[in-house]
Amino acid sequence: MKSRTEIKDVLKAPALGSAVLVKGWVRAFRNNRFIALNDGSTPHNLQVVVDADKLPEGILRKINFHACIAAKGTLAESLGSGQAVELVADEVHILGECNPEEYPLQPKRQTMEFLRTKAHFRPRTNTFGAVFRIRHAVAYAIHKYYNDLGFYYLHSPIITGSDAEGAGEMFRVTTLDLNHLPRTESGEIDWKEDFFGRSTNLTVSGQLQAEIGALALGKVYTFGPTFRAENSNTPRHLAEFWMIEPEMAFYDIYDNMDLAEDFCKYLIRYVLEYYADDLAVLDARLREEEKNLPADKRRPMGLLEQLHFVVDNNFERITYTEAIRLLQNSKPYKKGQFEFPVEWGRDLQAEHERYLVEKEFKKPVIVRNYPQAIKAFYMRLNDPHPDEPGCTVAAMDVLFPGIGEVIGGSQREERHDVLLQRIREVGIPEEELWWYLELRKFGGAPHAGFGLGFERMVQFITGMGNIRDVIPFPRTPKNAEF
RNA sequence: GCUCCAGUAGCUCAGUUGGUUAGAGCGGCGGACUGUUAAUCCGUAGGUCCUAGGUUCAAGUCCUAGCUGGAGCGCCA
Repeated sequence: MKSRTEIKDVLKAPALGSAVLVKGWVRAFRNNRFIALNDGSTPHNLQVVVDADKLPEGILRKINFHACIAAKGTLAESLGSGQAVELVADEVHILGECNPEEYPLQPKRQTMEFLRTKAHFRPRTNTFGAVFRIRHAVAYAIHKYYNDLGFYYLHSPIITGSDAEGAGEMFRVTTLDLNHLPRTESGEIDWKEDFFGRSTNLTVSGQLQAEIGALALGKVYTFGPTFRAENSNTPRHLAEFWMIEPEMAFYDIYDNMDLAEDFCKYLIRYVLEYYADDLAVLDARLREEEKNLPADKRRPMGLLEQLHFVVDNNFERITYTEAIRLLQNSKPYKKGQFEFPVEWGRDLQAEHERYLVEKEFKKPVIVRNYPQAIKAFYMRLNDPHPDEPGCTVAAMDVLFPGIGEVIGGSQREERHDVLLQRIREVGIPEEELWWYLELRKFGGAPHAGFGLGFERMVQFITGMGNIRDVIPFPRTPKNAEF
């Protein structure tokens, strides 16, 4: 039985009257006659019609929810109204039984929280099938986008010896026996005894290595897992997530913003064009979910509407200084409805970003030129500006409705003396960054780049409320099952 | 890490000011059904009320601590 046809292909170009073999998982079995079969190749099911009298003894009761079966028969125009074609089966084989008395999933709506505890079965549901197909689509579109633009895919290391990446708490990597740690004479842990002869961690960002690539290959991007040991408990954070970090020589902050906007739109457009069926499933799911919410909690737009809206409009671009001014003139500010103060020099809080994106502009917003004091050491120092009470750096954040910051990036500081001074100011040991500094000393160039949180983008495109539901096996504080 | 909310049948939930034998829908099981679409109809089984203490004549219900989940915030992508 090698000539299996995928259901996607059966439905795309049905050859009526021809013999077909399909294999998949039972989604429903109605009236001892109609099997809704899904094989993961498409969100749509194929209706398999069986004649109960002609099936071998005992098969009927094994055609259970999520049992795996093979069905051989003839494609025919459907007599029912729910589908165009159906498979009139003359053979049905059970490939994998699924005892409904023990199987945890049921043919009904179940909560995301419950399905999270069944990560080995949840891809079989309509919602997660659609989410994971789209996750694949976005990953593919990322590579296609950068390849078509002449970027090279650079593999940054997963294990890093640098702990100066400055993006948060790190997971330590060690092979030392934790019960018998080697000590130096002064009593500290002797990392020289460890596998790499030094202290190592899982990476929090591939950016610094991407800069090495950009200063040789011109335009590169990384796309790999990153790890943050932050105790973040929100629907937008994971301890293990994937990040895309393009880095381009000769780009300034404005080139960087143009690329970021074009990139976001490309990914959304790609999914709209090639995964409309899966988006329809998710759009319907979201509508259903929103129905149960009070009117003021509902999203202003449906999923498809929102995706088109992002693709069809230019992102709003403002400076941090303008953002502060806007916020100070806003209604919630004047009515004292913001929890956190708004003043130049303080970082924008989630409530402020939400106001700008969801109320003021109602579309994605790119904020640039943040105060130097609240941003990373490697961001390029701007020339003084009369409107700005302090130093700013050429940083940019792309803010999306619902999920907040989806991209963070900057033009990098390429001036050796300015960078060195900054490193000393913030107190990072210079020897940790010797190679990063040498990039400025020998053949340096102006360059810029950004990081896109892969799961946040997938979250936005699929409309899923919790980031844990757009990655197959989420890693979060107190959870590393599966 | 902080704040708030929740934990009752396989799932989703109800359970009144503390009071007799803790309920429903879905799902399961048994049966009916040859055009169903979350099929429908009849019948039926199913509970350590998260854990440990405490208050009380009496705790699913009140108190304390813990565990787990969720939301908001912080950190960020």
